[in-house]
Amino acid sequence: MPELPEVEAARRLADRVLAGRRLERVRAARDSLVFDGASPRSVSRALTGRTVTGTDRHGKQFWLVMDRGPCPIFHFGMTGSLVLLSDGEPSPRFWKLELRADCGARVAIINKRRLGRIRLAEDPRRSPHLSRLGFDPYLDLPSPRPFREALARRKAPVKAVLLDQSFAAGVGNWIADEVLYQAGIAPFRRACDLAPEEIETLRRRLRSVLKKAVSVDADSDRFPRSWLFHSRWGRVAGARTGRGEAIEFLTVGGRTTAWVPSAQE
DNA sequence: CTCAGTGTTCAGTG
DNA sequence: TCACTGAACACTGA
Repeated sequence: MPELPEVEAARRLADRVLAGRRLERVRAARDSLVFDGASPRSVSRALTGRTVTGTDRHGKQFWLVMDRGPCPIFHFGMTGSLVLLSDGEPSPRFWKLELRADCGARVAIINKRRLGRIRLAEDPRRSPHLSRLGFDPYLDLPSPRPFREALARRKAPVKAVLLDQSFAAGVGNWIADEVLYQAGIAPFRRACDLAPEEIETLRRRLRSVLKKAVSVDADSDRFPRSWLFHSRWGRVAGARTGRGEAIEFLTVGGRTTAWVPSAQE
């Protein structure tokens, strides 16, 4: 589930539970892939006893801001999430990092397929994995002109550009498909060929889809029934939207792409 | 058994 | 050097 809205929901949960709290106990799993080479002991030692002063996010990366020392930066990959643990509950399956705050609250980062990463950085925004990201479309959506100009420079399919994290950080596969569907733009069209009005519609849909998804804590059951989201999964032949429109599947930008030919051109 | 998959990175190409 | 593409990565579940 981890695109911008899901990550923002995780950040808010972490903020609610951990902000202002001292980390009393920190356990890191033995997983040098997810920890990018760092040992469980070094991670635990760097965080134990520190106080979480806040949280922050850019695109699909979020982190805990610490009173001193390095901040843990989380990236969920395809299958990561943050879960709240109740008192005495055993560590969940696929847990990678477990934090217990001084108030007793427990939180775990889990990751089933290990494509996510947990890294430590003194200054997250300057760390190499964040410094190359483009604008965060929820926090800092460019105004119409710079947005249009940025797209006009790109020859790749518009969907591939939306997925490019150095363009817009946080847009993933379902958001790109959703926004293009709602904007009435076919995913394979080159970004530089779009008309100015199409680009502005795209920009507005990007804003509204993110705003709505974040406002319901990324709980997809609460996404509007009109969204393509509800019928795009599984690559089912003959799939239709809630409005009865036929859905087609293609590969664009290396990803499975759901689109509605009768509504997108 | 095979394959797709909500993500990123890196090698190869033009 | 740049923009872009496609494969690789890891592993579960259909």
